Amino acid sequence: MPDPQELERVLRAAGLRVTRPRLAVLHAVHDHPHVDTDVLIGAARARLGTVSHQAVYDVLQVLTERGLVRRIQPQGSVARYEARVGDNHHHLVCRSCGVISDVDCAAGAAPCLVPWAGESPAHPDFLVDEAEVIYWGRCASCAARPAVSDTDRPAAQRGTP
Amino acid sequence: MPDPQELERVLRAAGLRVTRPRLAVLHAVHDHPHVDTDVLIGAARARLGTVSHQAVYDVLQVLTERGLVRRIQPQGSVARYEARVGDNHHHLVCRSCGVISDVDCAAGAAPCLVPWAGESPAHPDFLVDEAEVIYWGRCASCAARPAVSDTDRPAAQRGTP
DNA sequence: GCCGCAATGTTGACTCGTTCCAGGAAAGCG
DNA sequence: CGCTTTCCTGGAACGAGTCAACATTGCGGC
Repeated sequence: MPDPQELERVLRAAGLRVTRPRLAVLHAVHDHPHVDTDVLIGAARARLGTVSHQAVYDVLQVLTERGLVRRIQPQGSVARYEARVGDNHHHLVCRSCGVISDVDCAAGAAPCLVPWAGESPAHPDFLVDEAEVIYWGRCASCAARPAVSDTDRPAAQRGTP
Repeated sequence: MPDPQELERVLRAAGLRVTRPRLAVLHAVHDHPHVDTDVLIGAARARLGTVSHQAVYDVLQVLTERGLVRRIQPQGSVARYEARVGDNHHHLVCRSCGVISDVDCAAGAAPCLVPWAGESPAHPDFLVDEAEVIYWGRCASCAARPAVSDTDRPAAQRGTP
């Protein structure tokens, strides 16, 4: 919930022109973390009246490039965006309803985790700069009702209840 | 490189009928770890002459469900499959060429990692059953040539060189 | 060995998220 | 003020994946 001025500053700092669509999309991403492009388009339109869908796609791409938003896309889900960047946090994804929640990274800085503990790794020369972690499981409410069937994994879906 | 008989046994053990497409796909996944569906279709066809693409999609889905293969899908990449299952290993993905390599998991059993160390997690009641880790970086050969540009991240692409 | 049914495979059209295109209008910013 | 970036309208294309209806084929039972 950053104020418009702050967002404007962030855009300028990234070397981007400050335009209404960009502010709207940026705001939307802050307001609704982990939602897909469709929802963002909706949110941006709610704020501006009209924005073309490719303006939004464009903006998202540019913001992602500049590191102002982060694109995430768990298995079977469409692209989702979040505004929390730079703190290298991870995600919890519910296998049955698809909700995504943030989890702070214990270590803090990236890469918070390295693939090999000591020396002589299986892949020397591979320069790891980030460890992306997705925790799969069942969220509280899905865990409550005892699984419709054992094989109900309709893949991550829409919505951030 | 398991022999056909072994694969057949595995299929039966999973309660699946043994059919040519299934054997072919299973074999292909063993032969070519980390490749996408297209390549697998090609490999299966090379072995059988003809297989419809949904037969392959179907088979992959069923095999994934039964845990005979594992589906992986790093950001910006299409679905890929591998036959190493049950050992909860992780992956190294090269940002510039997209190669995927396996890394053994230090812990062994899933979930090898839990999101919160001690008690009082931010998300109690969320039952984590698996921690999926992707290490992003640059592979040896891409690290060698000093980055075509600083923003060259064409997302994970095809091929397992 | 042979039958019959349910599980699989085939075919071809189709969905859906996403990207690309092009020409003209609008609007930032130096 | 003028140049350049960005946006718009509105298509059209794209590729991975899915659906549906019909043909085929494993495999347990006879």
